[in-house]
Amino acid sequence: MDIRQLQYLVALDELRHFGEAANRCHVTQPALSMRLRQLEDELGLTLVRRGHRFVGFTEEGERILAWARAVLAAHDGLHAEASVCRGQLVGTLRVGMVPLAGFEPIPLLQAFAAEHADVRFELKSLSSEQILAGLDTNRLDVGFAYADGRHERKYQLFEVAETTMGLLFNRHRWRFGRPALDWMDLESLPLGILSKGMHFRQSVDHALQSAGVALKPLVETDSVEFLVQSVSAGLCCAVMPLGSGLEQRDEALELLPIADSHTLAPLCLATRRGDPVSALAEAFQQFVRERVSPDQG
Amino acid sequence: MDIRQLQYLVALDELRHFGEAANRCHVTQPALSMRLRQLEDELGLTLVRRGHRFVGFTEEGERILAWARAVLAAHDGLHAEASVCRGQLVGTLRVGMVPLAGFEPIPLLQAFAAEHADVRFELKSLSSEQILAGLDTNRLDVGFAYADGRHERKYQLFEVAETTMGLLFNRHRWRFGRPALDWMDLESLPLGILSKGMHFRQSVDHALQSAGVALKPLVETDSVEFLVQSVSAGLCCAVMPLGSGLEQRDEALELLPIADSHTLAPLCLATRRGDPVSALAEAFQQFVRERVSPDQG
DNA sequence: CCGGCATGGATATCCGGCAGTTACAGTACC
DNA sequence: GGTACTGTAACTGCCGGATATCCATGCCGG
Repeated sequence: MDIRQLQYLVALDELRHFGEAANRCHVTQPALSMRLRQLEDELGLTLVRRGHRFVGFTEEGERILAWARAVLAAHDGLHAEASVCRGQLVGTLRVGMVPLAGFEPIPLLQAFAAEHADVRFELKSLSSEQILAGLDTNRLDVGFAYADGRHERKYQLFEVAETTMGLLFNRHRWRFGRPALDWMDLESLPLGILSKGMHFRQSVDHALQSAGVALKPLVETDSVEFLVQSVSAGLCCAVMPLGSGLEQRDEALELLPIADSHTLAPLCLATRRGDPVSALAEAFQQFVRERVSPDQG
Repeated sequence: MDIRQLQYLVALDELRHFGEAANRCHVTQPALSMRLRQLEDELGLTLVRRGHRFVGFTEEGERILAWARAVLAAHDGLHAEASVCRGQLVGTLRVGMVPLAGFEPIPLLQAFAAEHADVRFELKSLSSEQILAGLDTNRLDVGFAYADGRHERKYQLFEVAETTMGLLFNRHRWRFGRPALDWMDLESLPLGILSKGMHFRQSVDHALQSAGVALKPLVETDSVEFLVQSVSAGLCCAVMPLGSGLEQRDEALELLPIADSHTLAPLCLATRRGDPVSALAEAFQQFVRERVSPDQG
């Protein structure tokens, strides 16, 4: 069995196409096909459901796939470790982050990239559950996700911020004259909100529910862009996280904190536990620890 | 980079000899030497300190070695998983166990082997610390060790027995007429004990200390064999774990429990946490769970 | 102090196998 | 029938391994 074969397998899983997978692996399609069939022979299993085109993996294929990812993760870790030993950090750091978390990781990535010229990023916008699952299955190296002590057994966590809600509104249409609002204030306002199923919507629902406020949205959209534009136009207000910088998109926008709104689990930088530890993830975590102290993220 | 190269590296670490390592890998010594040098070139590092003979690994070599073990562990896991998919369990289960734990894992291994003809065992007698470290570094798959909630974050634990101490003595020389003894009873008796540094000695010391009993050993030996023979001859008594079957070695031997002696951490079956989970270790753990209920191990 | 021998690893050369390529065939779907 | 996608076939070049040899050190007796 060979590392290459496992790479082929994973590539096929991700692209679901023999030719494309072969491309990504920089080989021709017959080579990939043959090597995969060879792998199946060696293992004595059928991994791929074959039709006139790629159909999917068998049950066994999926299980082998999980191990293949584990092997490749360790393989990548070895190379990253070697890079560190050579005094350089290279490789691709796969970062997952929850959108609208009231915490902007991009500057962190920028600063990290500035110190380590050869590091590349693969940034994915995911829900907390997807991030933690991605860490499990070796699809991510680090993630910014909502997590708490419950998860500490499986993941290394470092709290980077508490999410505090605020109200985003058009300063020309509304004026409150107070530094902070109350959930009750929202009841009389036309609210815009993200569609059900989006992660931040769940956060807002949760916050509203614990505050005992009923929701009567005027606008419901699956696009943050549309929502901000609606607020900007003065059509409605919207609950948004503080610290997201949304209010700077338009001079008409203002973002006031809402009292008692940090009822969510804190936002944490999560990494896999395990020995040995990924050098890249380790370095990034260390970097974040030095840069971020909780409560000021 | 190739799996084989990593196998060579690990073999060299374990045997500390190029020729021997090559033997274990079923290749000739030049092949191993060249492939290792090639690996060093690829990584751009010096892994092995070379002299006229094998000296040791460099600092970087040690770190790479840890990753190599991780890769190989995942690699083995993949093959084990494949075996399971084929409906058979094959491979080598590396088991660590603390000696004199008052729990006999051998029958378990026998029963497991009876159900899975193609499973081999690699059994090592180690201290609890060594076992947990061995799980970390992929040198062991499962282990019977003293552990408690403190370790639950890193290891999957299943309590198989509480270690209860007993007094092993010659029934012809001593007679107590009670079903259980007290720590105080030991103060007037000539005691035999294992040398300092052996794991069970620490357990005994710990138990005696918490019972407030001072220790005046008559016999001190680093051999369990000698100790049992001393007791058998009537020279001394010895604190031993219940359930070890020691009393059956000689009809003159008797083993009486000591009240309040289960002050140790419980003996647990420990396995690595991680995704994916080793099929062999998983099956064994499941097997043990079905066979063993705590308090009757 | 020195020559011979054993040990252990590096080097040189040859060879066979296999991964990958190119070209082509088969098959479902439009 | 054309297109898109995968499997098959023959060829080729690379590379990993074996065998033979060399080199350095350490140990020994004389």
